[in-house]
Amino acid sequence: MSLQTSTLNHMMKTSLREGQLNDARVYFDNNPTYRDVVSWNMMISGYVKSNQIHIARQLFDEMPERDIVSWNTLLLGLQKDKDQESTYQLYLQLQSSGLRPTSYTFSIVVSSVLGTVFNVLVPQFHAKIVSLGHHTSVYVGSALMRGYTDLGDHSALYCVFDDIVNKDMSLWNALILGYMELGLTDEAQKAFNRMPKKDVVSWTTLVDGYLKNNEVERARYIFDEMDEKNVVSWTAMITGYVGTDKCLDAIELFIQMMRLGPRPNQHTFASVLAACAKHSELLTGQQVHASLLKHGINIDIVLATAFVTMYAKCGDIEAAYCIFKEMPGKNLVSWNSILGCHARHGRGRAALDDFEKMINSGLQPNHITFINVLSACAHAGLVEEGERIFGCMGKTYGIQPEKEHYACMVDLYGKAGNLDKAKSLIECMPFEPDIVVWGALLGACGLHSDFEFGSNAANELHNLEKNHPAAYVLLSKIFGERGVWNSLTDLKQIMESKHMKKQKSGSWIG
DNA sequence: CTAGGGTTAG
Repeated sequence: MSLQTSTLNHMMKTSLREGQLNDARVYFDNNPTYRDVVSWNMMISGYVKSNQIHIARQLFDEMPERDIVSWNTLLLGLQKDKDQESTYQLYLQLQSSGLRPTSYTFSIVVSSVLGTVFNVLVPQFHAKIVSLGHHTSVYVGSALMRGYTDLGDHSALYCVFDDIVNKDMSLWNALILGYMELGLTDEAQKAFNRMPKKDVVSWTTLVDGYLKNNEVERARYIFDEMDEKNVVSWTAMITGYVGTDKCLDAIELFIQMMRLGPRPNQHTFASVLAACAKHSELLTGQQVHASLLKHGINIDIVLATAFVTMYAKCGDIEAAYCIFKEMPGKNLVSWNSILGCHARHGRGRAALDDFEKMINSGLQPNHITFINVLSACAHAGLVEEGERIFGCMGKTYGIQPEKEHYACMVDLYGKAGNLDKAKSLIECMPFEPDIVVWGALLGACGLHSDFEFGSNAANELHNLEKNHPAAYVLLSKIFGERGVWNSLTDLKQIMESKHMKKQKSGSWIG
């Protein structure tokens, strides 16, 4: 290596460390004769880190010779870009290039298949990794462990873990996470107890694991035992409460966090807004909004969508639509949220208009999009429009109607008074009707006081789930109108036991 | 010059 090359690389390294990608590029461009493979790799890495994968790829293609770091860096870029197709293609090209893949290579390539259909390749990667002797790497190991967790293979999960001699904390944490995701809470707890050293991530993984397995009490007990809690630990606990419908506990914990915990972040606010939305706590939601502004938290797309959902579910449609309109970038979830808002408030036309706008913006709808649009049509009595959407969802958008979509159509026909059409749709649908479907028909029967259809639907519902509240409510309406009360003596009791707590009032955010 | 762990919206 000439002196000039080492100077060039030093200058580039300094610029990159300061985040000055363009400065590094100027040094690189001005010294074509002194560049070596490391100079090229540094530039590729710089573009990968700033998510400019196209430029990284361009440099990779242009460079006169590539070493394994060049390949690994571009693989990392493609993985970060979630382009698993190209990642795998590049890995195949690497195989025929004659260069030997390293443990870096496998940790990247295995990570790229996680959560995709290519996850089935994990055992083959594993075999290859063992044959090349890379199975002792903690980086490769943690990627493989996540892969086997997704495949539901707990013994392979442990084998990979066991193969690694120098286990670090991340690897132990991956084992706990894997067991928790597979529902093996006892194994997870045992692993936690066996760990030589634990950090806040280990504790949080355990707490979150119990929450995901619906063991809320145990999660809270461990949460209280933690002596080092950070924003992630608090947020995990709050999110866990929301997920198990303990919204008031979630809000209470959030208040406690504001008083004596770490500063909440976007994740925290998104969760507590979800709690407000679920529990229709408009006042609390507004206070959260105010305190978020006070904390100077940046409202990103996720948080803005959480606000739209919260305001929509709490009935403040104006606020919901206002935030939605002002959002700079709207993604699928944002659109689904506003479509759900229209649906809840019976604004069928608005839903159809926004659905069209969403399609025109180039987004691909998913099954939730159609649930929201169809239920908006049902609420607004737009039978023909609903039929048209239902008909095209599979043909035009490749989304096959699921039970929920049929339930929307049953609701649509039912509300419009066309009980025959609703019934024949139930008969020809490719699923066994469930609670939701029968419930929709029952609702329509209640609306139109149809005793015959109604008792049939109620019977079906009763067979599927005893004491379903919807059945009681609607039967009371039908039977009540006909003066048939004797079978409903315990109705009032049931309703009282489901009584919701009243919303607290007053400000609690200082 | 390249790699891994826990928390967000429908």
